[in-house]
Amino acid sequence: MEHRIEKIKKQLHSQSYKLTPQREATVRVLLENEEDHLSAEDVYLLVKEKAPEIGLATVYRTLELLSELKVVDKINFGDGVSRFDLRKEGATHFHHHLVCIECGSVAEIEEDLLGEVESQVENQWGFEVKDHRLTFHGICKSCQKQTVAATTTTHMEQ
Amino acid sequence: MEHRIEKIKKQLHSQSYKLTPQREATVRVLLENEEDHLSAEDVYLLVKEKAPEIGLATVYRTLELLSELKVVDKINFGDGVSRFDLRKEGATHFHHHLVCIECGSVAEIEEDLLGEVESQVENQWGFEVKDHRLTFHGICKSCQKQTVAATTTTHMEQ
DNA sequence: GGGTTATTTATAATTGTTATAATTAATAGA
DNA sequence: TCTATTAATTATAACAATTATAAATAACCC
Ligand SMILES: [Mn+2]
Ligand SMILES: [Mn+2]
Ligand SMILES: [Zn+2]
Ligand SMILES: [Zn+2]
Repeated sequence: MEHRIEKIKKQLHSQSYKLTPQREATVRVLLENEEDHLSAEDVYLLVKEKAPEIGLATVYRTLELLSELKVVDKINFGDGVSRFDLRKEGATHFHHHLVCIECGSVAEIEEDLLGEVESQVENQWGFEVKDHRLTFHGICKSCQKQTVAATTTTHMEQ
Repeated sequence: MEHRIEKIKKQLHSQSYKLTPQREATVRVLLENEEDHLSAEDVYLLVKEKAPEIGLATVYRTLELLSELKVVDKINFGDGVSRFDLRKEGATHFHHHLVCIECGSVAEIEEDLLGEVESQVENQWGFEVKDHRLTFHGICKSCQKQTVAATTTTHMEQ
């Protein structure tokens, strides 16, 4: 944890930004909830617990800054809000997501998987790929089980 | 064109929705601007040209309805607005996008490309893939040329 | 036709996000 | 250390995209 804070601090300093207490509190919230996909409002409420005097605008500006520095990625799952996702430690690419259309759960894939596809895009379309966003929509493992269970039961009606 | 309208009309009827004049005008605008990625506001202004009495809320509701029927896909490129993208004629999957970080252009890839990756996801993660969203961010062909041209010129400084 | 339901319009309300002005904190030089 | 300058934050207003509401209109069914 401290190690990753330190790293982010250096990234800020390298662009002559400071890690202010408010920014640090925000980063800590992101680290403590790394598996989640928090909206700006979510982050704001969590930061407020440890630094009640923080303003919403500061959270927005901090998240924007962290996006520019590629510390976090801003993503959108189709509900009306932007969500903020920390880059994994040492990751060279943005990770992928599995969104369940039954239960709404969001799982992550850290493996790249797109090497082949990206060189194909570079060769056939002449597009120089710098980054990607990949989301699969479908049925998660546990929702699949539930469907099977429901269909094998005789009490399907209602 | 008429052929595709007819097809969409049937899709609506199959769920007992009607193709009202307002809905038809909206669909026509989408068909006439298939290569673009229009926001709801964009669509509204274009529909207004051929049916000036239409209301903004109707456009929003129509786009929402078409999304549910999978006639259009609602996408988000990170600016604050949702954009609406017609499914290509006969397409079984949502097409991919190449977004240029220099000039902002958006190109499309209709080829699937993800067959391998998706079976890997199904096998290794046990996730049943129903749909996908894939966007590459990078430098488009013409912006690459410009960069090369600029660096080979001796007058680089402004 | 008369009653019912679906759809649209006009408009108000809501929500996520950004801009503004005043205040506070950090920084650097005298 | 005092002072001037700049960076960052707070509180709040403004904005823009989207959704909800109520009244009007159109389509449908008996
Ligand atoms: Mn994630
Ligand atoms: Mn497209
Ligand atoms: Zn699920
Ligand atoms: Zn370009």
